Amino acid sequence: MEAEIPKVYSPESIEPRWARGWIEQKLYRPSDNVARPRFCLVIPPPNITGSLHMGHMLEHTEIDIIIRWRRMHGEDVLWLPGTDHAAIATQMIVEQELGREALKDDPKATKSDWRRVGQSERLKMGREKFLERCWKWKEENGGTIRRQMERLGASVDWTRERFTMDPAYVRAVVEVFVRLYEEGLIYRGKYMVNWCPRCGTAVSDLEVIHEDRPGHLWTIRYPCEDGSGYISVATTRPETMLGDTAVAVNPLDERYRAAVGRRVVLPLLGRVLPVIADSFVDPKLGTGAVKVTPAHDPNDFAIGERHNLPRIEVIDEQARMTAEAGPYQGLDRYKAREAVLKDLADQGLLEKTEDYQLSVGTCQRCRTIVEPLLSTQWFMKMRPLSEPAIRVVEEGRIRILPDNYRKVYLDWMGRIYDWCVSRQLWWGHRIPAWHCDACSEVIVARGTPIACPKCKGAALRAETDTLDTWFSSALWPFATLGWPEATADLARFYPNDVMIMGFDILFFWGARMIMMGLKFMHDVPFRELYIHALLRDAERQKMSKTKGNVLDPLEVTEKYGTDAVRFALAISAPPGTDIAFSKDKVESYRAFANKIWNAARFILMNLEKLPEPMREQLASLQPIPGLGVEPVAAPEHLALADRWIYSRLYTVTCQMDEALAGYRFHEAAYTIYHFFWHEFCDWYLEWVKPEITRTPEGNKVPPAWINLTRIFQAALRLLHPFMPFITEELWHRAPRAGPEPSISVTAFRTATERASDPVSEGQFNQVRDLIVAARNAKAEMGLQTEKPSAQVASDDPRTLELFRAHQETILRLAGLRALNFTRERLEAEVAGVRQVNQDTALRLLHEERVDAEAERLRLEREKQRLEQQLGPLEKQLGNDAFLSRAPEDVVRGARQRHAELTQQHRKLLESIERLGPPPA
RNA sequence: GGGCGGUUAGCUCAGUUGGUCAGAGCGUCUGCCUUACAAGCAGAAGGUCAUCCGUUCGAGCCGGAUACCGCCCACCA
Repeated sequence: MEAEIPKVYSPESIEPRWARGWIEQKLYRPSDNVARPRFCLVIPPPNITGSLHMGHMLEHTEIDIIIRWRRMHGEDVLWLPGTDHAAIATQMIVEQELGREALKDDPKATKSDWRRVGQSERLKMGREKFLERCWKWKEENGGTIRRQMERLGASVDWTRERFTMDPAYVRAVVEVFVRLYEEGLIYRGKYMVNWCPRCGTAVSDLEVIHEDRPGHLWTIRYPCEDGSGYISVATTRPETMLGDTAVAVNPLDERYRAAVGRRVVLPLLGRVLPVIADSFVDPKLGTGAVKVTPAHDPNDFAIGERHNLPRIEVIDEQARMTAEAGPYQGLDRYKAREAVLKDLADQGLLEKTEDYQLSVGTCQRCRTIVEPLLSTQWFMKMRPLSEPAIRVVEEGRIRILPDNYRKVYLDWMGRIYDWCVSRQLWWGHRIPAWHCDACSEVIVARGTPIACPKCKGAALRAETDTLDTWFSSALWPFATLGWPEATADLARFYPNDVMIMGFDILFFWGARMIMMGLKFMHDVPFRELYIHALLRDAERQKMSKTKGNVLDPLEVTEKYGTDAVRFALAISAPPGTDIAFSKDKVESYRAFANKIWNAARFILMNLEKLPEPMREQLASLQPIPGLGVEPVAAPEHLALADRWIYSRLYTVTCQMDEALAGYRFHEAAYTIYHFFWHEFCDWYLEWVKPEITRTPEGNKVPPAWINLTRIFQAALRLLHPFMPFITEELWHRAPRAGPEPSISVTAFRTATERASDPVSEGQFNQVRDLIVAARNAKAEMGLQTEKPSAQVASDDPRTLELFRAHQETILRLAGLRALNFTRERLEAEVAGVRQVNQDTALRLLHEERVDAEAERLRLEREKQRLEQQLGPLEKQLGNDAFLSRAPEDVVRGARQRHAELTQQHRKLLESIERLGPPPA
């Protein structure tokens, strides 16, 4: 127990201290006891390119809740942290920095200037130097991420922190690459890829973002070779016509039947092109005839393969026209477009120009329009890998939650294409391949080869391409645990139990981890995959820097405290829907933290007043480690409020366990919120207040104190996964005897030895209803500042007995002077009678203050409400079909409810009558 | 073009197997500085659960259609 508890709840003085303490104590390292059940989750590694945003904070909060909850269930938990080198993103940022340095004297330089100049700076400084800069950048920024995670209270094992370019990790990447290559699952070749001219690299299909943009559809005439007319083709990209090697029509299209097999002349360049028939062509679109550019369109590439068409590359990697483009050589692709159109128009071959909405592929990183072109790249065959990955999800060996994402996953996996894994970037995993200068042999090997195995030549050039970031991330669940070595961690923690990630990386990462895990570990990487909601701002807009609607986690955390932010995130996160998030929400959960603080203050302040021996005794009575709270007494020896709160605690614990098992964070958070505030504080604490504030006589600890401290401890534990800091702080201040160094390693389930106690709950509710009814009556009669007496009537002697037994509590909590009890029905009275429940009525003895009209209004309202409920009930009970078909208990329930309501209704009518006729 | 999600109180949203489910927080109104908490306490008002049709004894909850809003996928010249 520590010094007096501060009056004001100030998270900033609590949180950083515990954040450090937890790390120093290495609390979140799993033990070496392999016999203990384990639970493992590897972090979705944040990119080192940036500091963490609110989306990360949501993800980490959800993960940490699960992690802390499992740990408190006695499992040996590993949450493995780490970061991703984020090849393309990091390279861009570092280039941008280089550019900014180079342009530091130019105040007008924009970000895109920085990028452009930065790119040439990179080329100037060379690969080695540039990589040094990247590493330096990583050292600086990786630390930011770690500090932020610490501040969030993420209970990760920092001793196992990993980075996707750690030497050991690089070995794993090389091993995977080599094995896949040897099996023929990785191949190299010149195929159609998405090329980003700005980034100067190929990107995968997933990295292409389709955007709808207004554009044009141009119809161009290709004259027939024999001068007999022309064929019109439509295109949105006229500059690619320079690379046309055919015109295609649908074989069933009557209009063009005669044209197939004949030849047309490509305008501007005069190349002669065959007219071919291919069923890919949709007669309904455009003119029904298409120009075929096998080198610059994926469809045309496919057509070209089927018809053996030449591939003429007219656009280069800088998006400029090549020598093949003849007079247009050297022009930028869009300048070339203008020139082509102008020349076509001049020659009268431009038939039509229409406005057209088109969807263009842009680079995920820089939003430059990507150019499909032919390029020699490394590809991974997907089919052999995707099939098992589909099967494990279909068979339920991996559960994807919420369920609808399962279908999304299966749909996507069902039509997956080969993956272009090579990138023309410097920052990243270098592809372990060498090219023989002498014979052009490609050698893929784990280490640098000395000579070409084919021609024995020694002039070998290392491959300059690097791998897509996601290639290495795909290995994360096992490479972080030491693969390819057969480490103890790998044996113990693979497969991971769950993976929690955002939908945006389900295909990039989730699917690929499943494929790689199955391929190299012969088992799933994780048993459950929970897709968390996406965080949006208060207007449901995506949070983005450009929109300026981002909330900085550090800022919000500083202002309201991490616990409040965590709780706000958790309670706003039902599975499957996006979250509209705002500071207002955080504010109301800071109020909750404050409430917890004050409840603790109340308890601890009064505890101080107990004699020292009693406090020690109280501490030593505290929970048995691993077992939780031992029963203080048999239930029949407990007071009503204690029986009630123990019963509620039990139910709440079960509900939370159930909710968290289904990732229903909002439900679990709401459950404990309501329990702590509206049951524990509003009712239990108020109820036992006199016994807690009273100085005890004798030297035995009052039972009320034992129960209170236990319940409070239990509530803190249930709260801990959500609000780790405040609960840790209070747990250390409150009496406790366990050997645990932290609440985070105590047991979550402290109420298991009790059970739900419906009888006690029922009795408690009766008393509570009476108190509420009295408060209502007082408020409505304007007696809130006074202490009227009241009369309670009930048909049931046991009810009266119950009230009589708790008379003092009722008087105190309802603010009444005296109660008298009667078995008479309160019919003879004039007014102010209020029905508490079916067999209990209450009347304030304060008639002189009764406003007859206000009373009548209230009663009329009540009557209306009753009738609204009675109507449908009567209809239901008058329905033979309902009586015969509905389950018996439902019918019985309806009858009972009907009886109750009718009785209340009748009493109400009587009361209204007693008020006399309304004034004219 | 295909698929998915949303439409419930002034605002933001809960509501897992159809029968006390019409809820919470914030906001609003009333009364309280009751010595844990005014970041609080005690009360109150407010919704034909988007619209229409269907299944059922019974539907925010299941099925279909419509209207808006949003997202994802896509080789639509």
